[in-house]
Amino acid sequence: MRHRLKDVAERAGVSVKTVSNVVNGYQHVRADTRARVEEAIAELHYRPNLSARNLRKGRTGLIALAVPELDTPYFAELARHVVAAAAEHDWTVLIDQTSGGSEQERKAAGGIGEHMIDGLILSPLALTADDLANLDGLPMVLLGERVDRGAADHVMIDNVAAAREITTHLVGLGRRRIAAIGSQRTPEGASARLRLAGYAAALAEAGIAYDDRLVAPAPAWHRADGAAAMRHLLTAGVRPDAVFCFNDTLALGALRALHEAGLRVPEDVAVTGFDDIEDGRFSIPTLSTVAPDKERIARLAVELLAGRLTTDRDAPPRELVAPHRLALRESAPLA
Amino acid sequence: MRHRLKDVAERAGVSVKTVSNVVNGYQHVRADTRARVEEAIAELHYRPNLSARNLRKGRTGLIALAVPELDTPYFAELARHVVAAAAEHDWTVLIDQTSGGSEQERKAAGGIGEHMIDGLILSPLALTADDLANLDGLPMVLLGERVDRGAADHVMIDNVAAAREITTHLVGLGRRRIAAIGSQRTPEGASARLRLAGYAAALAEAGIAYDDRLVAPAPAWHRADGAAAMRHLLTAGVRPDAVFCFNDTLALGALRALHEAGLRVPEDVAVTGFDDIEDGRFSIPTLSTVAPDKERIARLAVELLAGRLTTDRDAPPRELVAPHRLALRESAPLA
DNA sequence: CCTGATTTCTACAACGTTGTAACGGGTGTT
DNA sequence: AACACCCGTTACAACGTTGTAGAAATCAGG
Repeated sequence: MRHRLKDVAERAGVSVKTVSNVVNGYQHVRADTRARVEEAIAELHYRPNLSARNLRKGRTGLIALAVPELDTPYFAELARHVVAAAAEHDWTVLIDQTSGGSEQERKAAGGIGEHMIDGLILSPLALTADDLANLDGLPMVLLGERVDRGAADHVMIDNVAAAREITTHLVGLGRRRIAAIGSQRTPEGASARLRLAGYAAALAEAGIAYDDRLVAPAPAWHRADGAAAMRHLLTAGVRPDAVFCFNDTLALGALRALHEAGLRVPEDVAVTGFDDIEDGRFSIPTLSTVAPDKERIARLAVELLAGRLTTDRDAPPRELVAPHRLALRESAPLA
Repeated sequence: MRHRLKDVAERAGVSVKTVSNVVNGYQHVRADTRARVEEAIAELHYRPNLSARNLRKGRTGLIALAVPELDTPYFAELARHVVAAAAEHDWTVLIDQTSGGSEQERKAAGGIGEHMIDGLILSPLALTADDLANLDGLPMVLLGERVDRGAADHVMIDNVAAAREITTHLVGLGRRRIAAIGSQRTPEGASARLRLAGYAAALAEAGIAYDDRLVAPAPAWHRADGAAAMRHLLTAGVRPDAVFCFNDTLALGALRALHEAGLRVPEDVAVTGFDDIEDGRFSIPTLSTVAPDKERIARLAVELLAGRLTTDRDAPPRELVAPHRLALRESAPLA
């Protein structure tokens, strides 16, 4: 029931290649031939076999987006933007979940089955520079923290600056015992280290001593981890008057823990997050956060990939910084 | 820098087909030949070209999951389960965003480029029975409301029963002015109609008159729509003492609007949702909701598809109902 | 050491598409 | 009228893989 170029060609009384030319919008086809072919295509419901086309052309029109978790709002929102940006280049996006495992990430980077995708946008957690070095060929754009200087194209935001800005905002609200939630000592914790550095820098600027006990680790950055870390801070007796959470889901968990402890936000404890996910615009209270320009991140990533796929296959890797801004809402309001 | 079977064959001093046999784990290969070939594969970093393999085999190992929105938590969570279930069948999942447009859905159903995917799991909003009838060939499983009796394999939950159960729960809490948020009169609103029917049935069972003014429509089922609908109900002066929202994001929006209006949940107004998304376990208050077994839904869908791809290509379409349960939390607690 | 069965391996063709080269017929230029 | 040129079309080969059929090597039993 599936038809091939050959079937269409026979029906239209032309050669296979002429049908191919019509399908591909090749210019030099006489109007009446084109019409006849198109009629035959419609009658047979012909659809090109992309596997064959890909084999012949050496490209698949497919790019992959590999993220640690699909059901993390930040990545879901990012994925939407990537899909939209890729569509403008006539690419279909294959979304892959790596679970942050280095094995999975290497597999994704290895090509999800070589030759199946033209390029990869990877948001790495566990991938090391060595892993990247072993990957010859597949054009790749990394999102988030730098794995290693100049290993591949890269799109990021200025994590240190952003963390510093929002911490400074908390300082501006008169808070002095500002906690941080989300620190990680594992190699995967590159974002955590940068955000912690920004936090520390802001404190130093304000002349506030850095207090280790106010910094709570979080194994993952989920709501449950945020809640647990917040509870830990509250029972440890360090009495924070503000909390900078390293992402929004941590912050939502922290809000929950504060609520359960009977503390008011922002009166007793101001809370800030990072990522500007949809949830934070409707939580109670709404969440002050760092808002990376996700749309821009996605667009830059796709365009870097596009560049690598066309002209500059061997150009030196580029690093682009996407803008961010502070979205100040109820949990740590403007003043 | 990319190598083919031929390169490996030359290096190992065997035929191309023997290398293919090794790659595919074919039995009758002598141990020492196998070793020699594997060595050559490793040295050349050989990776099979899947486009070629797919062309030859007629299958791609790729299935698509088409959902209306990626950044809707319900679909994101569902996607994760589908990816996991598909992995057990050695399938890679191509996730496609249809935006709920019938054009996009038809395109997805049409194959995302024919021959590129072996099958499709589609969560349709706008697709009609006619659309489906026009799709010859591509094995497909539908999620959610039935488009038309017996048009394709189908996995669903019992929406009417679930809506009735949670409404009855609200009745059991002594609520009598129970509002509903999320009704839709468009053709896309199949879920809305079923959930509304369950709501109405529960009211009838309890001897409560159905009051039109307590039923608020929502163009989409996002947080903003839930908040708007809730505000509308509050200003309309119908004074509900409970709200059944047709999904969780609507409910989170409603919680927000109630908070802004200074009403307490659940004391003044009890709130329930539908979907059991992660957010609802950490919101303030936590959300009582219908919890469909997403893991089961995903598994059933993948298995239906697997069946269709192997044995029963032309078996009559099957309909499977996945279980659900009530997850009762603070917004409408157990008693 | 021969015969026949079995294991191991190979040559060839095919999957459906598109790039290349080439062809015939028309058009315009000299 | 001869020529070059362009347009529309075609035949053929190739992309890298695997199924088929069968050849070559190995083994078992007498």
